[in-house]
Amino acid sequence: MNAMSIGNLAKSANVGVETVRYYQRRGLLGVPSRDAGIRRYDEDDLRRLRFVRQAQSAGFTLEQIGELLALDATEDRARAQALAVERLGQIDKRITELQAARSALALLAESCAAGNFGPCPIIQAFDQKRLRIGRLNFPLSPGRPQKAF
Amino acid sequence: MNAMSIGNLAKSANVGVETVRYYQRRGLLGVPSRDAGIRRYDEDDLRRLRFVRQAQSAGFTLEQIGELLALDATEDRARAQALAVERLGQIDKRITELQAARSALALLAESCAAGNFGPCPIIQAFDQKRLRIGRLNFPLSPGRPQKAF
DNA sequence: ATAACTCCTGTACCATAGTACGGAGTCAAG
DNA sequence: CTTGACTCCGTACTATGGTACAGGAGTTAT
Repeated sequence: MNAMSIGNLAKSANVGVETVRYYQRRGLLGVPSRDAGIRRYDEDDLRRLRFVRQAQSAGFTLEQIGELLALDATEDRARAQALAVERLGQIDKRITELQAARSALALLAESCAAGNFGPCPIIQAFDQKRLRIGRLNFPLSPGRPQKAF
Repeated sequence: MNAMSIGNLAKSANVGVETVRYYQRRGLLGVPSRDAGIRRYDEDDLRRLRFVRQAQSAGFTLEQIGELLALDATEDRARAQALAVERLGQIDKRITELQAARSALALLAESCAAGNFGPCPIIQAFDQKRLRIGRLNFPLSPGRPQKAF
């Protein structure tokens, strides 16, 4: 099950071949062995690649992911923990933000439902003092947008 | 309280002046009136600008936000609702993803805590079949990373 | 009236994370 | 032994959302 080509590796991790080469250039994947000029990857490479994608989904940049990978080899627990904790805080902030956005959009969708009366108040969708629909009242905590998705 | 300069508008919405001008160029803000060459903005412009930022935090791109703004003027409830609902689904997906990342990182932070034994398994942090810490067992639902924050 | 702000226009540049492309070499099947 | 799929390399281009000048003009405070 080892010695994959770049194409198979990419497929296994659900990324493009070019992406793998890109990560290689960025030093995220390490130089693979070659078989007649062809890169050969093993399960460890795949794990590493999957880690990169998961870490991205956790909001780490590729640069930070590089640091994490470097750290994985060392004994610097403190640094690793610090990175995790810092990101944790940002994730919580972002989740809160998304939940607020979620409420606002849910309400907007409701008030835009076909067959409704009154306006479909898009611009007001995120107002703190909210549109009241029926007996509902949703005060939302905004929080400046730092980065979108 | 009306007739702000670009600088005041920017400050009120917590964005840079250049950002306001950029949104203008992108057609997100409409051409403001001028007073001796100086752009003058009112409360409506501010609301609009704030809407743009909130919508960004909900994950809309500036292009989509342009559509929303255009829609706000029309009666096309169906389209507005569709956009809201579509985004809602993506937000939910993303929240789930972030919650998974959160669990993984929390566990990582815990296992990297100074004074712990054993490794601080960064690369394994997101594995489905998880590291067991004490009596804990966290199976995580990954979900491909679509876009980071 | 001099400095310190703010504003104007336009163009250029930045980071992030890829994606595309040309031109060549390699490999397995028919 | 050719065809098609896959690989190689390097460079260039893309999208998104801004940010940074440069060069000039009007305003305000001391």
